[in-house]
Amino acid sequence: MKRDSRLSSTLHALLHMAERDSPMTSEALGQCLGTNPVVVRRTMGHLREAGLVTADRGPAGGWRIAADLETVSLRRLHEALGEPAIFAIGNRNETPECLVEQSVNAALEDAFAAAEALLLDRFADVTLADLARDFARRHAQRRARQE
Amino acid sequence: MKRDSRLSSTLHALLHMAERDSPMTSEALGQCLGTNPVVVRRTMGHLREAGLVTADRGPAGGWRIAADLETVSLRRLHEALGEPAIFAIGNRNETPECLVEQSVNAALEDAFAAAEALLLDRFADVTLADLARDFARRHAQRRARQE
DNA sequence: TGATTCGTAACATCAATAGTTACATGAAAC
DNA sequence: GTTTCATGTAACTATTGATGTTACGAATCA
Repeated sequence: MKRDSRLSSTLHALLHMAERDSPMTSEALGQCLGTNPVVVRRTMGHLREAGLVTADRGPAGGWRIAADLETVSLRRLHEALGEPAIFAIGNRNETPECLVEQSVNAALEDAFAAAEALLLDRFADVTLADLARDFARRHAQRRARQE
Repeated sequence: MKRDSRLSSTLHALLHMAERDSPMTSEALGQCLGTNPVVVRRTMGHLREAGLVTADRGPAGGWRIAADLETVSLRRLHEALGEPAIFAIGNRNETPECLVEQSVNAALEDAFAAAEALLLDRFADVTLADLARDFARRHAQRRARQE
C-alpha cells in the first residue's frame, strides 16, 4: 500500500484554512497540497462528519473550520479519519492455533500496544492551535532572515 | 501495501527450529507458517546474511540456528530484515517548501520518532530465549489443562 | 438560467509484501 | 557419476489499500 498521509494532509489543509477568513475550495486546497480536488473532498469529508469543518456549496462556497483550534488535537483528527492502521508491521495470523505463534503474537502485540499508546498520547497533546503558533514562529523567523 | 509480517514469520520459524535438533527445510517451515517454501527462503535469507542462521543444501539439509537464543533480540532480527518501515502513516511530502507543511511534519515526526524509539527499546528487551520460555509455559499450561 | 462548488460513484495508478513457477547450483548417497 | 534432495534466485502474478482521475448529479447564489 502507499503510505497513508491523510492525517498530514488534513493538518496541512486545516492550517491553511486557519490563516484565512473566507472559505477555501477543494480546488484551492488541492493546489496547496499538490493533489486533486476530489482527494481533498474525500478526506475532508471525514472531518465534516465529525463536525470539525463545514462545507458550503455554490459560488463563494468551500470549506471552513467549525471548531476552536485549541480543542482540536491530532488525536481527535486521527479518530475523525476513522483511526486508520498505524503500523505497517503486524502478525502473520491474528488468531493462531499454534502455541509458538501465540507466543510470538503476544510479544509483538505488547510492544506495538505500548508504542501505539505513546503515539496517541503525543497526538492528544498537540492541537491545531499549537501548530498554528509553530507556523507563526517559523514565518517570523523567515521574515527576520530576509530583512 | 499488505501488512509486513516478516518479523512475525521469522520469529515463528526460528522458534520451531529451536524446538528441534535437526535442520528444518523450507518446505517444513512453509507448512508451519502456512506459506510457500520460496517465501521462507526469501525471508530467512536475510537472517543468513546476518549470520543468525545457516542453510545447508542437499539431502538432510535445511535451516539451522547459528546463534545463542539469549543474544538474539527482536531488534536484532528487525535489523537483519533490513529495518523495514514501521509506520503505515507518514508525511505527505518529506521536504516541503511550504512553512505550514514544515510545521505539520515537525509535529508528526516528533511523535513518530518517540513511538519508534519506544518500540525499538521494547524489541531490544525481548530475545528468542524469552519467547522460547513463554512457549514452554504455554505448552505446560495446555498439557495441565488436558489432564 | 447559468456558473460555481460540494458529494459521490467508478475506475485507473502505485507501491510493497506475499505467492507461484521454473530452473540452476550444490551436496550427499548409492 | 547419476540420482535425489535442498537451497538460491529470477521472473512473474496476486493482493491490498491509499492515491489519482474522470464524470456527473445536487445544491446554492447571482
